[in-house]
This record gives sequence, structure tokens and C-alpha cells, in this order.
Amino acid sequence: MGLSWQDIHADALRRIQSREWQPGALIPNEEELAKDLGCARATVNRALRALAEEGWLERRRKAGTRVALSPKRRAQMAIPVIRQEIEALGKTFSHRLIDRVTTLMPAFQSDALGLPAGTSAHHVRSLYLADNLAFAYEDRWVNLIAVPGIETCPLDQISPNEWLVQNAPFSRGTLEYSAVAATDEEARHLGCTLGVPVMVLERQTFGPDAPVTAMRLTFAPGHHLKLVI
Amino acid sequence: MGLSWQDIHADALRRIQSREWQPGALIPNEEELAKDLGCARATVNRALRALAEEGWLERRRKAGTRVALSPKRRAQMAIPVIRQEIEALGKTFSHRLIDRVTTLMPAFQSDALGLPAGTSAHHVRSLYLADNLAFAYEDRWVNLIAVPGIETCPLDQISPNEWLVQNAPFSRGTLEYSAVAATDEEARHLGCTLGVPVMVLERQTFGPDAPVTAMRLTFAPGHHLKLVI
DNA sequence: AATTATTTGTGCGTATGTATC
DNA sequence: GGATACATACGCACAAATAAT
Repeated sequence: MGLSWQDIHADALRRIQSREWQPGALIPNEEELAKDLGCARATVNRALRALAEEGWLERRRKAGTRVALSPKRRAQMAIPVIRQEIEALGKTFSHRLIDRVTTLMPAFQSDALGLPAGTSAHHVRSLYLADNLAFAYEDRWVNLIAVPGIETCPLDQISPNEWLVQNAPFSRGTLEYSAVAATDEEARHLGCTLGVPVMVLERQTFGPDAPVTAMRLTFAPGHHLKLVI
Repeated sequence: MGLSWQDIHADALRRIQSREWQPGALIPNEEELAKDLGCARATVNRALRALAEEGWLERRRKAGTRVALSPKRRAQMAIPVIRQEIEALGKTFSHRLIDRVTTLMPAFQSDALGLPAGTSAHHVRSLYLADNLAFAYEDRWVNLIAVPGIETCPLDQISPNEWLVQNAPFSRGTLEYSAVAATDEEARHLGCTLGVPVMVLERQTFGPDAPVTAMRLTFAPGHHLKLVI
């Protein structure tokens, strides 16, 4: 067979990284590259499309393909399924249910999820442990409409994180990390000092029809968020 | 014309999200779907390949295509080019060079970049501002071998971030965020209190042949890292 | 403002490659 | 080894976007 699109991809990437194709410069069009390299235009298209998705190239019909000026490369991160995160560290995962109750959501939470003020939801607080040491403290609100089973599921046996992954519909969500001083409650559960800097992950997820859950996850001090380019 | 691959993609995603195709279940093969939906197999392939890249499906030759059990969805983040980050907030970007000097790297830095102990590098410290308020403090080491021009470039006119994006080769890198207490120096430059929780981004980049740069970027208090799913 | 030419985007049918059950 | 399902190369045609006129 002829060249694979991966071959074309590698060759083009080499030319970009070696600056044979300068940032901002127009590269030959697909037809020409296909002729030069000895493959079909569809193969070149596949390779260049991949490079564009990776952020190396910018493509526009009629305008042609340019090497990206500022490589808007994207970092990717696996969305944390906490068990996997802990097991990837070679540690034993466990979790502890602190409490669960169905009650009125505070206004800022119902607002954030786009639910009417005064909506009831299931409020779950739990602790995730790695080798029996506190790893993260979770404060979560779950919409009863979107996930009716939540009130009766055995959250002492399966973590809210995992139960929801398996049982809740999901279509989109938001993720936001910040650095804050540990609150009194967070410090107590995480076994650290009040005011110590900790990473907080705030996450909301929405199903196809309704908001599903809002979560605040506070990591124990020293947590690192690694991203892969 | 027939259906587009986006149509097939949307239809399949709907079936996954509605659990018509259950997590873990095998879905019909490409040929069958093509026949049912009235399009070419290549079109189905394009759609299912996209869904697999997005983490909804798992595909294996001969074994077929399954709905992912734990949707290992990935969050993506644009790698921060600080000017763009600030301008996206509707603020004016500027930067201030604090100092620059070519000197021996501390051992932990040369180790981290895989350079021999006692290597010289260009050490640059600078401040990025949004609407003339401190946004982030940068402490950076640049490998003179990989980027010889660094010593003579006008870092008071163009920020190290931007100069390197335009002038340094790049092939891969690491990114790591953490929450720490602001050091004395960081607090002084960022105009905050010693010990306040701040986000720190540590980043290393490597070119095709040699390490390029190691950077520690300390954001002003209150910085949020948003990721998109 | 409308038209044209160019370039990428994509669908189709076919053929073959390749991993893996 | 054989059968199966995905992976993908090819050549063609046409669609869509848009720069240039």
C-alpha cells in the first residue's frame, strides 16, 4: 500500500518542528502534497486534519493551511474518577460517608445549577482516602429529578463519585480549579490546619434534560494536578 | 447527498446518552449501521471514530464497538499563553521584566530538565499584569543550548512567554498545577500577603533535541483554572 | 454587491490491511 | 488458520466557505 496518514502526519510535524515550515507560513495545498509525497489527497487530508486538531495547523477553505502562529496546543486531563486517581498512585482506595440528607439547596447552589430557588436536593458529604489517609473531601448536591435513585443507593458501599458515573445521565459539565485556604470543616476532615492552602475542584454536570449534580472537592494539602500535552 | 457524519455522530450520541445503548454494550457493526441509516460505511466509521476519540465508545478490531463503561471523558485546556488569557478577560495585557541573568542552575532545576549538574542557563523573572494589576509572577530558566538567542532578546519589549513561543522549538512538555502559600518574594511582586493561598503552574518544555525551559508561574490570589469538557 | 476561482470538507464504493476472537 | 470487524488507502465527485475580482 501507499504511505499511511501517520507517515504524512509525522513528516509534516517534523517540518513544523524543524521550522522548515515557519510559524504563520502557508504550506502547500493538499493536492500538491499528495502529488509530492505519492499518496491520495484523502490521505493528506486525514493527516493535516489531525495536525489541526492537535493545534499545529490552522486550516481554512480557500485560504489554505498555515502553521499555527502561537501553537494553541491543548492539554488534556482525564476527568478525575477518584478511585482511579488514587490507584494510579499505587495506593488503596477507600471512602467514608460522612452524612447524607435531602434538604433545601442554598440559593447560590440552585442558581448555579439553574434550578428554581427552594428546590430540594440530596446533600452528600464524604471523604476519599488513599491508604487510609484523607485524600479529598467532597460536598455534593444531587438533583432528585435527574437522579431519583440517589436517595436509596448504598453510599456507604459505593462512593457517590462512582455511583453517579454508573447511574446518572451526562451530557456536559464544567470544571474549575482554584487555590483556597482550608475552611474549618475541610481542615477537620482532611486532618490539616485551618487556613492551609488546598486545591479545590468545583464541578457541575448536566444531563440531556436536567442538571444532575454540583460538587466541591477539596484535596488534601500537597495535591498536584498533572496535565499531559 | 446522504447523511453527514455529524448526523450519525449526533444520533449515536443520543442513543448513548439516553441509554438506548447501555454502558458496556456492544453496538451494531459499521456495515449494519450504514445499512440501517442509509449511508456509506466510511461515514459511519468517521462518526464512530470521533465518538471514540471523545471517550464515549471503545473500539477494537474484530471485537466490535462498545459503549464506554466509565466514560473516561477528557477535559481540555488551552495551554496558557498569558496575553490571550488576560485579553480573554477583557483586560489589557502588559508585562514587566524584573531581572535576567545567566548563571548556574540550581541542582533541582538541572535534574528536572535532565541537564548535567552545573549547567549554565538564562534565569528570567518577570511579572504579568492585567489592567496594570499583578496577574502572575514568572520565574523561568532557559537552556542556552536549545535557545541561544535568549540572552540578547529584548525581554523588556516582548514577554518571555511570547518570545519563546515564537522562537523556541517545541515538541512536548509537562504541566503541573498546585496550591501553595505565597512566598515572601511572590507576595511582594503580586502585591498580596505572605502565606496566602495561590495557584502555581510548573511547566517544563522539551524540544526535539534538548530541554528548552523550566518555568514556575505563580498566579495572583483568586485565580481560577477553568477546563472545558 | 455579485461572481468566480480556489481550497478544504466530506460522501461513496471499492479494495485491502490488520488485529484479534 | 479462518473469520470477523475495524482501519484506512484510493479515486472520484460534489459541497461549502471564502479570498479575490
